[in-house]
Amino acid sequence: MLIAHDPSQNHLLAALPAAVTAHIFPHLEWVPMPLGHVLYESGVQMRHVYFPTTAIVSLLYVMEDGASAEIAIVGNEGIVGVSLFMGGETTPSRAVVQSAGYAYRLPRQWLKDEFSLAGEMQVLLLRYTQALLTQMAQTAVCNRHHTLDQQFCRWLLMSLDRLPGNELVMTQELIANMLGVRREGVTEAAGNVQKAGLITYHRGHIAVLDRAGLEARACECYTVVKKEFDRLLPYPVVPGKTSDASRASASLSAVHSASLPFRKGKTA
Amino acid sequence: MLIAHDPSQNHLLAALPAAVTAHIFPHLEWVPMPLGHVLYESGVQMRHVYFPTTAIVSLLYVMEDGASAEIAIVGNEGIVGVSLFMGGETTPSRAVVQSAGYAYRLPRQWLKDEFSLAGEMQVLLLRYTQALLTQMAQTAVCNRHHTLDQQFCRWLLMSLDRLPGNELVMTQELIANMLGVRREGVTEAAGNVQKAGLITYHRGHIAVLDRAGLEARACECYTVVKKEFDRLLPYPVVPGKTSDASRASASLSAVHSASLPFRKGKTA
DNA sequence: CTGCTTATGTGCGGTAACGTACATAAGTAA
DNA sequence: TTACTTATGTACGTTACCGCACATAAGCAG
Repeated sequence: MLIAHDPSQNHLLAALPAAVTAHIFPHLEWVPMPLGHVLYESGVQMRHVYFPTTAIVSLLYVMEDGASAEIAIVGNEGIVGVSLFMGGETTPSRAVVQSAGYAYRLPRQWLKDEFSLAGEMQVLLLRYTQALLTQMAQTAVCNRHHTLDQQFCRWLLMSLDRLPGNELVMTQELIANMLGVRREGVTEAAGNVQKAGLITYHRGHIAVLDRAGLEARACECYTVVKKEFDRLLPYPVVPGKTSDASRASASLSAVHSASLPFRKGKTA
Repeated sequence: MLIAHDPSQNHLLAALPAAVTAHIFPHLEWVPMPLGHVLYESGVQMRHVYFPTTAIVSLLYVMEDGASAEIAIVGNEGIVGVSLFMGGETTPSRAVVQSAGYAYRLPRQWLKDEFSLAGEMQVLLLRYTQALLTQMAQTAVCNRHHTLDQQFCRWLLMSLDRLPGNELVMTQELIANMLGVRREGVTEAAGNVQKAGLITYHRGHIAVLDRAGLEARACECYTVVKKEFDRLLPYPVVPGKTSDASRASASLSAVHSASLPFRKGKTA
């Protein structure tokens, strides 16, 4: 069986200029990312960084008592393993495949060498890292102030933005682990959202029926993070790219009515 | 009135090699940081980055309804304004002085120029940013899983680590705003901790009596973040540096009981 | 002293999420 | 079919925190 794949399905890779891709692409390895696969463990150095294309990866912290909480989510817009170029080599968190798919991976040293050239790659990775900072910050805010219903909707939307279709393969048990809540809580939230006609849930398969409705039900955290990602990483609509990539582009940047340059006029 | 001050009271500045300090230090400006002063507002570009020495700055997100939540805290170990060198120029958060004191500030362009040399300054700032990532991630975890009592202790310890003495000037109202909880909740938590004999609270003045006790009462989040900061930013005990710097070193790694060269007293 | 502001303490009903236990239903293997 | 596992739904007492309303106390200005 043949699966069409292309590094430019990942937005960071797609945004690299030709001079950089010539260095990098030959060393990319296309790898399957099965559900639950642990890319790295707290405190352990990775051998590769991962650029997801169709997979989604959760960064989560696992507490001493085994409870966990998701701190960020990485899909085709990003890279797993920022600590390699940030200089720390490891982090206290774990990276787990939350939605099965594929990724391109690059050996550690190739990334670090390219990063240290202080060229386009460095600029991109740093901007992505700032977006990641925003996502983590907003996760903290959301955990503090918003209801499980709202967080469930936010989580659904963030996952959806990183997937091609409108269906999500994910049990309530797994969602509960990500959000750091009880499975029963997710059952209730999902039930509410389903009653509202926004999704259908069927044994691990969530189909989104009304995306706008979900956004209305989610808290502001979703929009804040999304706008910041769009601002920091405007996905280039390159004519020469594959149609698959440009389709993914549409799903990322045109989800809201219009993503304007986002300039603040007021506040002297 | 004379107040002893030196850029190397800030650990990042202290860690720079002489070649860099020669460029940078002449452009540093020593500025007072009064309580409540807003260093930057959500979405607005800053003119300077700040290296706190005796002040503590809170990064917090303010929601549409006015509620807020702290996402990180920056003191003499760090820098306020990472978005300038990360490339985004702004962030969706606000930076407010949480504990009055002083900082050195550097005009935006000087920092960016030095950063783009890809030298020691860049290495340091990136490692600090990774530490900041960890702090934000852990804030998210803590907000999800831990009680207000635990979070209050964590917050106290983090603030204490960034101050010279064992006293904190801070009303319960302000702490509540930082933590994103009710003022009454802080009253109760503070009351519990005081009953346990770990602190005394007196109209905006908290004196820590039993630091080890606070650590025992706090959640693992405090330790995780602290260890990560120490790992990523081992405060250098450089023989060639001023004695002030090496003494400040003691304040980071042997926080407990260390007495500093200058008492803060009243800044009036 | 009085009067005022600010900071802290307290009480109480409401609620979102928790922990636990169990029930039902959908898929899977024999 | 039956047996079994997995996924989801439901119920109920408990808890931490919220929102609100006040009470007290400490500092300050006159």
